[in-house]
Amino acid sequence: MTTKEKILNKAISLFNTKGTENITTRHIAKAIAISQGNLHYHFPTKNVVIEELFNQFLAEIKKAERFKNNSFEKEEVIASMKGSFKIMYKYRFLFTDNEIIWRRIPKIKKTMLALFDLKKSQILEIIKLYKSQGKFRKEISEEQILFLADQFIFTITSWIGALKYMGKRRNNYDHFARFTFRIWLPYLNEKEMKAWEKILW
Amino acid sequence: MTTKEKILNKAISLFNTKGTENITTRHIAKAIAISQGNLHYHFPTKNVVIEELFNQFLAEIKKAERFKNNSFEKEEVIASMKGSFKIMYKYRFLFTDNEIIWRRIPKIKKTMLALFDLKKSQILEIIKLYKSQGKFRKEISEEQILFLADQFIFTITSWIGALKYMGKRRNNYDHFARFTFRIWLPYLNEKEMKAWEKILW
DNA sequence: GTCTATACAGCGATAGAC
DNA sequence: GTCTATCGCTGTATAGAC
Repeated sequence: MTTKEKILNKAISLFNTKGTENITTRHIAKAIAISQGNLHYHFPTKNVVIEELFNQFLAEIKKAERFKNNSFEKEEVIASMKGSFKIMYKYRFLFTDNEIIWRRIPKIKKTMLALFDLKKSQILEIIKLYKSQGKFRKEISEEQILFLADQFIFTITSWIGALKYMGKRRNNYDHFARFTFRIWLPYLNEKEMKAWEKILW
Repeated sequence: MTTKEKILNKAISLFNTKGTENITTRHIAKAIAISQGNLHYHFPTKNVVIEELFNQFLAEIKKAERFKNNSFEKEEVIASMKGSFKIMYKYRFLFTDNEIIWRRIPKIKKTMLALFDLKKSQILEIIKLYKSQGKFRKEISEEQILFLADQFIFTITSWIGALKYMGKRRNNYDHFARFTFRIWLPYLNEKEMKAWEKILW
């Protein structure tokens, strides 16, 4: 492992556990037993370290997407979401400390929001398909359908923060992928609801 | 207005707008034209300023609750939630910067989580009442009901963060109180759903 | 209560030797 | 590439005069 990789890996774990604002270039350097001067040889500023990690995150998210096939089968949709959550969890400081990071590096905020928008449009696609297939209960209004998409993206983008509010047993992305899909259930007709319920519980 | 009050009020607005980690005692003092030494006469440390504001927040939340009557009528439940959101919005740095604050002052984390738990139990009470009154659709499982309570508390505690993910027009607590209750709708039977829909849209 | 002055620690970042 | 040494700055907090 190159020094550069060592720095990035240690930065992830320290940011995740101690908070982005509390970890300095000195801390990272000390944790992998190199000098602070050396760290600054590889990364001119702390912001560059963060940006590099954000780019890694983006690359992994996009790579995960490429392998996803276009099926909307339940199991595959859930598996795909689990995959995304796993990556988000790996880089969770980007979400738990998002305020700090966005204030430091506005470019990251912009790119992240664009990513969320993209995800939202993908979700809307699935919702529309399901609706056209008559899987929703009839009384659900158009407004409520749009709300469902909002609610999905809202939940996905907030889920890491939510780990703190929920019981310890639930602190994993596997649970959370299921949690997210539970949003879905009461919108479905009786038959579809039962089918999802079987998978999710 | 006493100097102490001036400090607290300015601290709220600066924390809300510039971020808790970026605002120092120097900034607050300068903004109200007193010396930093004077500020430290009133508040020994920055943490004490934050704790004082947190206590103010708690007091306001509890006061709002006392005036709430025990009716579970739709309009009153919505109005009550709006009231809570208004207070949360006033002290929004406690939520947007919660990670920073919780890491600085663990006691605040503990108290906040206890507050969330209390809110959750209140919500469960309403849900159970509604269920006993047969307002839910029949196919909703017990697990899904419990999920609904989780989802409510999750949304309420994350809502400030969500303002950043949503369109600009939606940046107000009035909208958000309605948004939160939309979660509710697909769980209800047709008649109840229509009644809520009328109020919320 | 309020001020000025200052101590002290820690941060990001750079210089220069090896 | 890696080190040591150091600069300049900012943050918290305190001392002592008024």
